[in-house]
Amino acid sequence: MPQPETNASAGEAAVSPWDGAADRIRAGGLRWTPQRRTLVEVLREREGHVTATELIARCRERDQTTTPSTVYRTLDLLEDLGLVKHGHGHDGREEYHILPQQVHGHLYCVGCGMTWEIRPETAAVIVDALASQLGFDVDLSHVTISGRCAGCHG
Amino acid sequence: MPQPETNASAGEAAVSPWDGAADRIRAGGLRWTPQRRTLVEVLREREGHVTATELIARCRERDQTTTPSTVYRTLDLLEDLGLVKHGHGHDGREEYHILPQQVHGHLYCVGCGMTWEIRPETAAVIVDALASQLGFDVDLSHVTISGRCAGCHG
DNA sequence: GTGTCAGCCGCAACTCGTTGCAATAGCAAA
DNA sequence: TTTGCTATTGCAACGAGTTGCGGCTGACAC
Repeated sequence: MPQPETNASAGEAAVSPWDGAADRIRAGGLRWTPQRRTLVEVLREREGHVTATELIARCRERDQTTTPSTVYRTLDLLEDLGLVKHGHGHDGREEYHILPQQVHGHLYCVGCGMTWEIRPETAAVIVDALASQLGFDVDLSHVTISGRCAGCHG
Repeated sequence: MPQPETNASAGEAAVSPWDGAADRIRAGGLRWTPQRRTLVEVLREREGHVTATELIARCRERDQTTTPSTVYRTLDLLEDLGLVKHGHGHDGREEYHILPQQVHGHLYCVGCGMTWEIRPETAAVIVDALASQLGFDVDLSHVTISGRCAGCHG
């Protein structure tokens, strides 16, 4: 009988980048452990950004024995594979971008506490300015820039 | 005989913004304590940026009993007075700008680990882009933007 | 000089994140 | 299925930063 769930190695392209994670990890001589599986399951249910603290909490819901150090180490590994990318919120805390695609940045309003995205077009203006004037190739997504939104200033 | 060291209250303008710190603190109903004096002494000997950890260490050199919580609380107070301004390094750690004057930002090169300043003119391009496109009034000095310098990419 | 009172200090405990180390357990080969 | 190598885990300890609380003390009034 046909198996309901085989994974990416069966010829066709993977449905999600997460499907290939286990194989990619093993391909590097690394190991696919229950702890890593749990974290990947948690991540594939989310989009956008998550704090490390939240990820640890969600892993704990599934597996009480989850320890922070394992989660942080696994996140480093997933970052090497390009599946997540770490950054820092306005207060310097860790934040992970899940499946980072487009170049974008984040703005935090110190007035209302909301977070806004810098769209790729706007990000390009900033990246170009620093490239042409200083020769610097910046990664806008690594930090959250603070300021005041239109509704909170003036 | 003329006194060699009187302070700002003697009619003429203060030589340094630090000279008025004690009076400004007291004027707000707050207190000028030995711990605050020590931190101000440490700060007035430095320029540019310092990490909180370094400030704590330097205060400890003068007064073994200095505790971190007092230093952090005093830094918050000095920030309210505009004498320092906190930000975050590339790794999210606290960094204090001493006597912040010009609008400038910081770049960190993930290749060589060096830190560079974004000059006011370049900063203006970025601030203007976000103001005109998103109505956001950003504070570039709050975080350190990561990237690769001219020598480390390409 | 003395008293009063609220602001401040130091402590202890906590959160977030990192690291060294001994023990466990993937996974591939036999 | 068993063996053996080593990547990975969990622990414990640490560094950075924050917070609540009881006691101390600066600053003002008398």
